Amino acid sequence: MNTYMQTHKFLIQKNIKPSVQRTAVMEYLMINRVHPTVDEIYLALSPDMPTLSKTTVYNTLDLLVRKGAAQMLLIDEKNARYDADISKHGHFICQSCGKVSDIFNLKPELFEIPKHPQYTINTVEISYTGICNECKSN
Amino acid sequence: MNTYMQTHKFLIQKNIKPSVQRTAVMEYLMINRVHPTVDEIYLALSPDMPTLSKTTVYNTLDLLVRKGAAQMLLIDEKNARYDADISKHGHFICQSCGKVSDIFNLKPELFEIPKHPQYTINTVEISYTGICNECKSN
DNA sequence: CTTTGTGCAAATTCTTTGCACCAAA
DNA sequence: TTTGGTGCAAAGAATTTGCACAAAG
Repeated sequence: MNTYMQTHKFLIQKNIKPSVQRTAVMEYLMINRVHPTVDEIYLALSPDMPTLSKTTVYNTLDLLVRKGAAQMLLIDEKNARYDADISKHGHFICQSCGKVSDIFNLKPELFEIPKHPQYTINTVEISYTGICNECKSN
Repeated sequence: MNTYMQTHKFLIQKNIKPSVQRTAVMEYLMINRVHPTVDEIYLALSPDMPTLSKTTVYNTLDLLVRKGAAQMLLIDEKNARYDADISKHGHFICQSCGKVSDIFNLKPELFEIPKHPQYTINTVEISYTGICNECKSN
């Protein structure tokens, strides 16, 4: 089975009606695990889907997040970024090149939801900033 | 000594030339620990400083962050927020009312900088989302 | 003087909205 | 045929830029 059909199936499991556009966006996120921006997704897909609109990309990403099929990252000041990996992991952004990378193997305690008398906490986001090796050596 | 003069002194310690505008922005951040947006700071200060421009507020906040006198929070999708408290603590945003609160007393391990072969990490940001009690009961 | 900071207006960028058309059930 | 999805254009909001004037040293 190809990735398009796998993605189609995945969306149904997540209770998302799989249109061609939605499947393409989700498939793109699943294959390109670089935390793309809305624009990057739109620019990557539009050559093969000339009528695709950015509005649909926005709508689809909102839907994917609401249904728990993806997460929005607030690590890049400039743009929202999206990640198909909703497992517990952190992110790193290089303040020089802006690339966003996964940080796996963090202690599970980091993702524990703290008990707080005033707030009911649902999600945890852990973000690191710094410089990547490539930028450092230039 | 009043808070204005204390702030003035603080800016000098941080190697920031203390103009009236810069001192006012920093003082506002130090007194109002509610993680205000640029607009909130501007609207709060402009009655007493009618010529203040939002550009100056932007410039000043950038400078404060670069000099380590404040931090920018990327927890609110809509706007950047600023915090004069640069000690290790987390933040919570209520997805209903949008208010951003401090989360103190988190385990110090959470703020440890992980060693990573590819990245030199400088800062850690820990953000929680959920619902606050007030919104819950409404 | 010379450098640095401020503030206005305009421009840019990201995101949302309104609405007409299309597609699927 | 009804509901929901898509896509265009326009609107809205946040932030940045260019430039002239003001302030400080």
